Amino acid sequence: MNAAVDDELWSAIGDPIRRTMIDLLLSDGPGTATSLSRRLPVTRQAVSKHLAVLDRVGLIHAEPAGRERHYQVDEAQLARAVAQLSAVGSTWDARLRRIKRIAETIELHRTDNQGG
Amino acid sequence: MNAAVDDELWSAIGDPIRRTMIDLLLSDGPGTATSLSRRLPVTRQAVSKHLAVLDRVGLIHAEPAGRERHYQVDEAQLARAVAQLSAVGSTWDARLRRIKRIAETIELHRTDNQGG
DNA sequence: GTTGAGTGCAACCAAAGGTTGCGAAAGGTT
DNA sequence: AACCTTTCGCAACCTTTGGTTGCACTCAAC
Repeated sequence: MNAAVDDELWSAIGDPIRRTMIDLLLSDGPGTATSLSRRLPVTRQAVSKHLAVLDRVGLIHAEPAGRERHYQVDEAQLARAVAQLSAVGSTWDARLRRIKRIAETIELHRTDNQGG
Repeated sequence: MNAAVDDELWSAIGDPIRRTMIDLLLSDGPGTATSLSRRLPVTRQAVSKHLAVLDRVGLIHAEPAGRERHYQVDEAQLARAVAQLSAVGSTWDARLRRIKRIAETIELHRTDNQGG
């Protein structure tokens, strides 16, 4: 629907670090910048920036807990992102199928007309 | 299988301009840097750089034709990329379902124990 | 109150995406 | 053949983004 929002979602999940972060938050439950950075090949500050990006597009949200900030995945928004992925995937898939069908048709006509 | 290749495929299709380029090549057939740049909000040089990126990961390949270079989608490689998309999508989808199920179970126990 | 873990902010660096400018090669025109 | 147009590739430059280090602040625990 909204192309700008779509692009933001894409660029958010397009980064391998951010995809891993979402994976970690999903598999291990809520976490902080520090806890995530311990399981990633980048510093806490880099993780913090990525968390800000994911937060900005609504894929995660923070919950202050004392001196810590617990981040967790926003399920609805992630479900929307997954829908985007499968939408693009099926679009390309459909076009690949159509191209293949056309190619086969051409091939068929060629052998048909030229007799082999 | 190969994480590095996966990340390269992802970062290739993560860029909105490159996704649009693939869309155009699929819908309109082979094209040149110049023809694509006419349908995109960036200059030919920018398109050329994106084409080089897509070429490097094997999503497209060029065919010299006189003074032009015709680019077209590599169907097998794009099919592989589509598979990556759906793989990540279904992984997240499965985890979201599991989280939802756990949440419902907890909720059920809570009302069960506290009686409302 | 001091110490330690977690956070945020600022400065600095490198890579990526984008632009302009220019020169070279291929094709069409006269 | 000479000329003009189109397309391309290369180089220089700018801006944004991902990453780092360094420092100051807060909250919890001792």
